[in-house]
Amino acid sequence: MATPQIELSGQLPPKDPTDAEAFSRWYTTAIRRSELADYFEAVGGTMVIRPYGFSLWENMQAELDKRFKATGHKNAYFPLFVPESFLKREAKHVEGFAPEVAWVTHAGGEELAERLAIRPTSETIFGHFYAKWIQSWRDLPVLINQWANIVRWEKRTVFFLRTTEFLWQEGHTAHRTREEAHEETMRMLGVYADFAETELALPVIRGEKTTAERFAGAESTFSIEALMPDGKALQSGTSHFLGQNFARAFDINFLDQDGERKFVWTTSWGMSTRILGGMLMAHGDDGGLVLPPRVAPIQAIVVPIPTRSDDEASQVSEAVAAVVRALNATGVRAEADWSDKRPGWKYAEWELKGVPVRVEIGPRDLAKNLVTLVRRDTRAKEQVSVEGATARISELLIDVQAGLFERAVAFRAANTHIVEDYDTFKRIMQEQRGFIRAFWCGSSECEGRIKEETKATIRVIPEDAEADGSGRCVYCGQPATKRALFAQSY
RNA sequence: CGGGGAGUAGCUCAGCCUGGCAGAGCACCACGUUUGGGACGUGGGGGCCGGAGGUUCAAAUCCUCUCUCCCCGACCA
Repeated sequence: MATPQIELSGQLPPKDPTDAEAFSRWYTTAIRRSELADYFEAVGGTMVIRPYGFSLWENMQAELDKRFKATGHKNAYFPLFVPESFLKREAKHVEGFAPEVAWVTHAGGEELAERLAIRPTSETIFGHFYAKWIQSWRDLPVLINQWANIVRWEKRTVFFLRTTEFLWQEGHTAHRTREEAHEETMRMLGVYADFAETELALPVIRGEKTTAERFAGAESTFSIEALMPDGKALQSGTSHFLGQNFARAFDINFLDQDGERKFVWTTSWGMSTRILGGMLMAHGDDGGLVLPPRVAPIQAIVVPIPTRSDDEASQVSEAVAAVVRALNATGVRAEADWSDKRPGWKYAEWELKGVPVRVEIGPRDLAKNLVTLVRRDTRAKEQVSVEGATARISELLIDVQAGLFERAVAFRAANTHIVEDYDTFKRIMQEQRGFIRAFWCGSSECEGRIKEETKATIRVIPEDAEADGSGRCVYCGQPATKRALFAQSY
């Protein structure tokens, strides 16, 4: 995992997205210091998600899961092991995943007759069972999601963004018609986009992947792409239209209403712990994490200010407990920090952990029947009456959520370039990166050359690409009908 | 997998060149004074110096081998 030399005390290194090493240092240190996660040195590239980080994941999971249920999906759990023969059934699929699969070759003290892959994704296992379970058009659609862990043996790993083992959800659906499956693919892409923007305050661009970037075994792949502070793109969720590729490979067929035996049309879609990394990068600052209120494990932290007077101290304690109780009663995730650290230490600590709103309650406030509120994103301080605190904090949480999203949208706007010529393209990619929208003729050759020369890939052909009209390919000058979204990526 | 760097206290590191009691800061524990933006004092606990072999009266330090981790590249949710 990147950057081992981390001071686990004192000042956090500043967040400087223009310096790759400094930025990576900030990111890794902020995550370890805030106790979101720790790396597991004994197995390279793996990490522990600590309680604070897992709570973040659970909040995200709950929101996503709600959206899956609302669109008709049910959860299930499929096995971790995939027999090698399964992976091989779909030629492109195995070709795409083979290099990063971890294999189990021995078990029970013996060498296995057939080695088992630890799932890098589960299309093949779902395919196997769907073939058994689907007989008639009446059995369709099948809409199943699973929350699971996945192993992909990557060469370079980064907390959350790319770890050897990661958590995700994978939806696998089977449909009667091409149109229905395609609709499902787009529906789930929409769910992801809405989730990222509403819950994580992370603006995304949705669109279709090119052939080169397509999921191994898919007919078409769609993704949502977020822009990170260092100008690189993060693929944050994918939805695949698998056509009948897996249906044929696993013989998933049904007898249709017209009496004909047909293959089903399948989709798969996934979002992982990776997007948490994107969210942390996007919103954090020199002081540490800045968590969007909607998924923050603690939305408001109440800090009692110590005093030497016993009378005042008990007043403070009572007020603190009352405020926490009132907040909890209205559904705000609030806690008091009763530890015996000094107030300044607590401020720094909870800012590092990204808690959206801090409440300070001390004798000076209480003498005027006030409490002090500080929002994490702007660090703006204000005082409100004790009675008005709950309502005001709820407002602040909404404001912080909106503020983070607006800031991220503004950043993206400032770092999205409409480019017509290749010299400008190269200069921008070298100097400042960011998103580039440029016409592309559709040839893999131009795409490949651009990647070689600038490290930029086509992230997606944006959904709204038609609106740009037509022009000439930024690389070869041939006629082009759409602008592609280019960026260097994580 | 190729190129570079590093392994010494929980963390960050000094010590190594020139062999001679294993250290500092932070963290941790106790007590006291403190407490509205990362307090201070006193005392304390904590180490197979990554591992193996060698040279030597003596090795964290010199030599050989080995393992691991990190950074930079190619592959990726």
